[in-house]
Amino acid sequence: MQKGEVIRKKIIDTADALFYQQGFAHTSFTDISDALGMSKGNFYYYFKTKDDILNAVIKKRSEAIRLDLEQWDKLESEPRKRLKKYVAMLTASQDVIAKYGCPVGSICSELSKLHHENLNNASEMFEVYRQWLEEQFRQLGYKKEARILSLRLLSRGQGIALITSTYNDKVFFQHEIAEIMAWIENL
Amino acid sequence: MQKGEVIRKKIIDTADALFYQQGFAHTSFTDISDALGMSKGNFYYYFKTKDDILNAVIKKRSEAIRLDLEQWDKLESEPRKRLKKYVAMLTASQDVIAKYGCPVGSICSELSKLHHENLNNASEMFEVYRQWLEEQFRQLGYKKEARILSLRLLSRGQGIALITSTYNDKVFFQHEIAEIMAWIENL
DNA sequence: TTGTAAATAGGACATACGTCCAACTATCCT
DNA sequence: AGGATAGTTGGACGTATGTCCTATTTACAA
Repeated sequence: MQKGEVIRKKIIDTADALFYQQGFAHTSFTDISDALGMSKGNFYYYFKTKDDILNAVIKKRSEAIRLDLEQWDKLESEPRKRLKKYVAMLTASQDVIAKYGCPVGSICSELSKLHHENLNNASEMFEVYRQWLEEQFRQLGYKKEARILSLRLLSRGQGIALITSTYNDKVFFQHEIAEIMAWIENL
Repeated sequence: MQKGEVIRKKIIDTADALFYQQGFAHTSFTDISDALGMSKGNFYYYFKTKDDILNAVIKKRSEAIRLDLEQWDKLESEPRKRLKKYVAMLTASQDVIAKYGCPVGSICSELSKLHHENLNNASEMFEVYRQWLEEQFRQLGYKKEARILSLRLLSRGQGIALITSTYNDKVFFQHEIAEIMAWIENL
């Protein structure tokens, strides 16, 4: 019903934040229901297993990414500016990245160890960004190289996020972001 | 005594492999003692807490890295060739990286969420590499930039490892390694 | 106002975990 | 050989986890 859907979304949002901040393995059913002020039994009414809630979180994130990209497509028509918008998004998230790393990368890193089924779903989040990036590179004239360039930009962001959160060094973060911006400018 | 030290090292090696393949959180005392064919009680005789064994693993890895770097210093005298040796090491590990990611990066990513105390120890593994890389860049004539360049090389390796293990795509891996090699060549 | 479905509550359950211990055996020194 | 030390065992312990169930309350339709 109506109310159920609202609660469902609230649960997903809370689980999303906890998975990001504590990691999937370190977040328990009780953690989530406690954070919601909700009984475990009621939580179970909405999500039967931990994988269910993880999949819901991943699905929600993928959709959110898709919506962001649609917005960017509307706001910017030039592919170069769109690429810069992607990098600017990273900059805007620098504080949380320094604390918890990249929300996509850290969960993929966790799931890539043994939890193969959901890794495929999680890597979908990368794919949404990647295909969009690839399209921008293609429009910049890079036909055969577009795919590898999209992976490279993704990859650099991941490396920067990991080093930044490990060293807790935002100076490095900003330095690298500037370098990438310059790289895009000269493409 | 003698025997104890041998067993101790065997335990550390086994825990090392399991932490790498399954992650720290997903590896239990029982997992390790089972893999060793040893009773939990005996394991406890050597390591009292999970943090103890983690620290021992990190310490062992750091030492191993230091020894590798010493070897490279002896084998190669030119800084450019030394940098290439670092990248060649990544190439040699591409199969395990595709499966489990970077051993250093994946544990730092895991520990950076909430487990602050041991993260400092874990990031020491990065530091060993980083300081050595910085020295090579410095010898190449990059004085002020040496630090940032060392972080960049570290960072790119991390991004590549994560994307490679997520997508299980060794073609991308090799492409990026080649690109980095060319970058080093033209420094 | 009922009857039906949705939503909530609290706790049962089996299992797994990290930690710890008391007792036993092997090893070594004198 | 005897005694001290090192090494080993299996299981106890309290707690936490994921899953599940039954009972109760709320909300809406007839």
